[in-house]
Amino acid sequence: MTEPKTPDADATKAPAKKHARDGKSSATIYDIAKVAGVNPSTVSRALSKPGRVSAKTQKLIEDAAAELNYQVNPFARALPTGRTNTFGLIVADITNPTFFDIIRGAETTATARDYTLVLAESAESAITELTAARRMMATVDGLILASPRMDDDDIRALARDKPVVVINREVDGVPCVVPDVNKGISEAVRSLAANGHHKVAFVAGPPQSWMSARRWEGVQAACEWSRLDAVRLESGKPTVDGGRQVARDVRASGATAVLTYNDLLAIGLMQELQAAGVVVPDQISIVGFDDIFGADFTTPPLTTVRSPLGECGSGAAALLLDLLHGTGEPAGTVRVETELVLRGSSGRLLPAG
Amino acid sequence: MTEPKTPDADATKAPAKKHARDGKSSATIYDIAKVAGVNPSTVSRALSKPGRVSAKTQKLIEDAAAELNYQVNPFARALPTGRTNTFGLIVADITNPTFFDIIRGAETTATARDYTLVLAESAESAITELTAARRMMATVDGLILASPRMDDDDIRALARDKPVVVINREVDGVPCVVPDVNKGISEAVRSLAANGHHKVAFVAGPPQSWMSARRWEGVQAACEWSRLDAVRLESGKPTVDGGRQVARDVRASGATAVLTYNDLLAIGLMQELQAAGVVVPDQISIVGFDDIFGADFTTPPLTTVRSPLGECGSGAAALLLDLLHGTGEPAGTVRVETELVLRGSSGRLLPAG
DNA sequence: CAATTTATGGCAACCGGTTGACAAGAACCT
DNA sequence: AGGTTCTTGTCAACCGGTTGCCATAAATTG
Repeated sequence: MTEPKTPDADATKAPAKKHARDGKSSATIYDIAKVAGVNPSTVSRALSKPGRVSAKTQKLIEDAAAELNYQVNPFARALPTGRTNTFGLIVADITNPTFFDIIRGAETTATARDYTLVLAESAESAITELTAARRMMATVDGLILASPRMDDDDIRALARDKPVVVINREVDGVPCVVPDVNKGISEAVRSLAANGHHKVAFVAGPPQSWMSARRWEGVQAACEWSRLDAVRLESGKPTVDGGRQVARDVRASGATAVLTYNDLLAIGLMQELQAAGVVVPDQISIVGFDDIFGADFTTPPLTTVRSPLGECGSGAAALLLDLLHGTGEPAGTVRVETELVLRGSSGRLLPAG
Repeated sequence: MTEPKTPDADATKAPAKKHARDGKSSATIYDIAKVAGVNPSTVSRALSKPGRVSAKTQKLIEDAAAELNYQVNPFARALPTGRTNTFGLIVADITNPTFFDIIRGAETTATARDYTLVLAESAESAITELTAARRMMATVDGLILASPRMDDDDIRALARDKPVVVINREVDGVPCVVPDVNKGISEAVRSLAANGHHKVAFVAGPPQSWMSARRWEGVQAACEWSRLDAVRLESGKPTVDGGRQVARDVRASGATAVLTYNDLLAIGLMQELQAAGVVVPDQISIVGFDDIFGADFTTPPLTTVRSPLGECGSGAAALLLDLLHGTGEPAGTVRVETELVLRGSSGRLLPAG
């Protein structure tokens, strides 16, 4: 079964010749039809429409297909049908570890259902993103947008054309998968309050980030509930460097605990504060968001509000599959839970010496 | 395989035709031909064969195309030509940060040349890898294998069909991009020797890993040159956990400096040793490989032999492009330099006591 | 046993570009 | 002007499946 027939023995006269585009390449349904003694269309039906041909013919064709080591030509199939068995996934930044788990989750679920994942990056630019999305639309059955930066309207326009699922943002009329920040944030803020903190700073992410806005709202609400002061600080880029740069503002703010838009900011902030001699968590507590890869490499390891990103990715892929093989029209927003991961970077505030 | 076949095939007659495939969808070259008043084949030539049509007609057609907002149908183009403007990239593990930079490098270079990158994961399994590769071959113009686990022969078989480039491994007859370990390793070992170390342990990676073997050879050679003892230890998985588990063997070995197959092992090892009260680098020096994302999050930050992974990714993509638009047959092995990144986890050995 | 329904395979027209072959017209040469 | 290239656009045949429609054979029914 592994070696049905001798590979291209004579194949090409020239030994180091180019990749035989047509040499032995692949059998077509016409070849199968000839071998099985039926019409090509019958082969097509046998291979894609279960039950449309008699069991006898079915077997005949399947045997012939196996013998010829047949594989459908995806392009030939896609041309008349439009179906490609392919998903697109667009992320803002491939190097941002936040997306790793999303990618993996989506990839796993897609592959399990015999779909292929195509990846593109928007380099954090709304325009690049829209361009990439438009380009992809032609070749995929559905699109997943992770933390998209483009307008709601643009997203809806895309969704009008083919199924689209959004991760980490809520867009009216488009199915979304979003972490529900409240549980994780309230756990974090309660923990901070219990440890004697009174003033909390939130380091915001990119202005266009829907999620950053939600997190800030969540922090405000939780702080109000716990009767803590909450102050918002802006960051440049949501990266380690951005975290370093915001350290000055954090110290100036007088807050004794900081929540940052994401873990990268938290890590950069912690590095810069430690370099300046600030002891974490004795003098200041730091809490990140996402629980990315590497969040526990730091000393102290980072306390963070975990979003189940892998779940988001696979959930989005599953939603897309539902939409395509539509057993109805679910299309709602799926919420996944967040939780506090308590590590060493947050804790009791020591009285200033 | 779970074929997503709908049991009730009568879905076709249901007029609930979402996402109008034909609604406004896209204009064809026939539409353009009509508007411009020429033959479709002329449109095709104008759009793909520069200089084949007169400037006047060219403009006419381009205007019509712009007006109709034309976009080629990739499937229609791929069918007769076989060209898809797509690369496949197969990595062993999407969550392994080693591959992040490779992915990004390949993606960037591919996109810059108007190619799309399709990503697949082999989950560290040679069989899954081969399956994924076979599946991809049908839809891509070329394939990049990053740290492949499959046989040399399987790789060569794939390469006979379409251009294949291998990263992090050398396969006879197949173009490869490999970091040249020697410079980085000898820098590392010289640094260790200069700091008073006499016995060095190398924690190996997966047995099938070509790169692990090269690194061990490099360590042996460098140690011999510097007159240090070198001992090899085995690890389970090349992960943080694997690093933790090998800590016991490391201490038992009596080595005062350790090089690990990759950074993840180094990080896990360092965590476990520190948890046991061992001071890094005073009592033991640790050096990783790759300089992955997060390698500098640790305390002390990890000394590591950097492989320019982004360069590997983009180099592989560039090689593939060369192969495709073949200005000849370069097809050799490309070597990229490694270098020591000296951080805090390695240094002078303090006298015991 | 005739009449009617159903199961099954064949025919042919697509899907949307690409490309070799060819012919009409323009340009160039002696 | 006559003959010879060069340009440039057209024709038509693919690429490899899919699918509506029809014909025939088989099964069901009255």
